[in-house]
Amino acid sequence: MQITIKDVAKHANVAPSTVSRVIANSPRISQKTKERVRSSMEELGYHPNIHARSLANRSTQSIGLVMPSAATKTLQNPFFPEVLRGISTKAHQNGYSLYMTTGVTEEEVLSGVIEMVQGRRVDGVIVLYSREDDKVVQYLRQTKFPFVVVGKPFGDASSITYVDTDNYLSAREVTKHLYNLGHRCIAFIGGSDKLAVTQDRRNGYATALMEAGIPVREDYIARAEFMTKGGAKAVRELLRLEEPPTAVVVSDDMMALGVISTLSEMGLRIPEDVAVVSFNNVYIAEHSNPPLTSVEINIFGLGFEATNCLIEQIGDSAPPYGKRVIVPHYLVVRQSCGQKKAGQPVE
Amino acid sequence: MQITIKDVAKHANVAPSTVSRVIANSPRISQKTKERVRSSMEELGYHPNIHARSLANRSTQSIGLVMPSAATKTLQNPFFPEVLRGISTKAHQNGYSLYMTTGVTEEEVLSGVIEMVQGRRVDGVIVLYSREDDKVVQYLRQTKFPFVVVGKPFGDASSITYVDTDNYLSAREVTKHLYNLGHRCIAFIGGSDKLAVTQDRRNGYATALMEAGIPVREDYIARAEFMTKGGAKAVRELLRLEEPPTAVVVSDDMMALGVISTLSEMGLRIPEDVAVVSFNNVYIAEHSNPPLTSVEINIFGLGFEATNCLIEQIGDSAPPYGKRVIVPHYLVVRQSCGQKKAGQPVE
DNA sequence: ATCAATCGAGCAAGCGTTTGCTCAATTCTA
DNA sequence: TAGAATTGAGCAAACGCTTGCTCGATTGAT
Repeated sequence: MQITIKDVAKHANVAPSTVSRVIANSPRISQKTKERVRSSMEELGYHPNIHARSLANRSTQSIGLVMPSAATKTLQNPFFPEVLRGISTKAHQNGYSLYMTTGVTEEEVLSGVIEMVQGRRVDGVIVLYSREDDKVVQYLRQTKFPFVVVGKPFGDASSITYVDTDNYLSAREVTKHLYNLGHRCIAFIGGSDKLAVTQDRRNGYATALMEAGIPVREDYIARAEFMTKGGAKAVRELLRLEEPPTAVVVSDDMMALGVISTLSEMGLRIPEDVAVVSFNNVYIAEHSNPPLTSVEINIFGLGFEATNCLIEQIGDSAPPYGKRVIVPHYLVVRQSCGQKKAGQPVE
Repeated sequence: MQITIKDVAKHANVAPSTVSRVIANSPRISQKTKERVRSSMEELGYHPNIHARSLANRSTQSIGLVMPSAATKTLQNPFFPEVLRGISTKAHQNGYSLYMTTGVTEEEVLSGVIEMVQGRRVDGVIVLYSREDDKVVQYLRQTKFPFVVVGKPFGDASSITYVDTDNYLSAREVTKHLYNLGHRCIAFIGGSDKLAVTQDRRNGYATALMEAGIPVREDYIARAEFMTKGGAKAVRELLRLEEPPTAVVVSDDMMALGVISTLSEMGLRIPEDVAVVSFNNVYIAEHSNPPLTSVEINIFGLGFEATNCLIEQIGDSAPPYGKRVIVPHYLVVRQSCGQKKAGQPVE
């Protein structure tokens, strides 16, 4: 069987409680005893049973991760691995490990979360998306379990701690950038309308247009699924317009890849015929052809900060109110958006 | 506090043990009692405490995942998210959840694994890579803890259960494909030599050349890191040769992206000047420019099967000897390798 | 030298489940 | 109708660890 604390105790000639306190490095134990116990642990190859420990002190050292339903699909978007990297780095630094459940439907995800929480399997939860009317967030909030959202939550955001980038601002900047390059017919392709990120980016886009005195055209705003296939369809529709856009703001790199390959297939050149900019600056943005101009949002940092906030909450060193952390972004200009051309025909 | 089994017992007017048996759906409990208890559980919103259960039970329902050290880097390669999808799907189907530790150095990873195993935190482990002289596998094997390797293990592979694709064969086929397209100067760019996958693919490549009566040239075999940066350097060196290759077999899609963008920068056309084929058929292979010809290895299936094997082992319905599962592959031809040209100048 | 204060370590009661045994009540057999 | 067999449920002992309390031994103050 496993080596228990009792075995160590016997071997070191002390009581189990003493061993326990040695592990916790309690000041109540003399240095000499500590050393004796430690060497016994070493010698026997002792490792504490985590379940027993959690049971006794009601703390697991782990963090629950909630992916959007159909997590499994989602993992195809490099956003998630990257945010996972951030989370895992910080978690590891603080001795936490990660616990994932997945589910196909929203219900499954919710019940997974309930199990984590009620089953005391984790000390806190990170929600990796933000969607309107989300049951998971509702539940978490109502049970007052420590949690952090990546992305801007809906509803009473002020009471929820979250980590986000300023999607509104970055979309505004990006659109402005296109305007400055001479574009006047600028379209927007976004993902699911239920997602906060889509809404924010669309609003930023619209604001920039208005600031430039360009009317916002409904037929320039397309919606598609986050993955690349969706992008293709949206593009075809936009280009069928009688005054097709000369530039598109795409809400996600992966979709932008779809857009680009569709455009190529249609025989259009990028950026000469259509300029493309997008968001996230995912790893492959740099290696697409042409390389994507994209907003670097520091996904890693998002995950890292979220974990940081969560750990604060768990150790209740966090304030009782919701905290928000905005991770800075910047535009990475590559070929897909083109250069400013002097004397570009305008309007 | 939490709602425990005792609360439910009291509420339903039975003993805790009865509640426990209801949860386990034991036949020793009458239908009537079961219903009464179930409705009590429902009413009180009871969820079993997982740690208590594991402690009593000596089974967690979770699977440990071991990523290569610097997991965090690794997550950038879409291979991992994808294999994770497979694992998570199967795990979820069988009521297992996933537990990840990460570490930067090999030592850290090992100690994470030891903690999982000795701490009885997981029921089994999946190792997501296969490297020569790997401490983790050594440890796992020696403790006889259930585990499965994704990739072909080194050493006495026959006693280890693993899931893999036939890298040797696929590399041979791919090289043959290039040969059939008329190429005679074919290079190979692989990742770390310590990895089984690199070795196998290189060997397959070499075999194909020999079968075609083409001598294997050392200077046509380059090594690079798995990620794209490495690819760039390898390419420059190859093209500096006095008889530069007209085709390259690249051991990984991500590296291939690097190769392609380097070639483009150097003003070479793909596939006209240099043909490129690679492996894994990762999501973006389809959307690169030009789209990559790549070997579909069904990464998802790899993860899925690995989990399957592990669950078998855990429920000891598995044979005591190592089992191997080979997931089939096939070549997906896209633009990067070019078409056969009649009368292609040969040699 | 006496008593209080301090220190180091052990006792034992949890933490929430599971499970082998026991036992009362019911049903069946002869 | 008595006794055996069966059924349904409870008792209590684990599982391995933590922690409030107790207590003997040492130290220090007077």
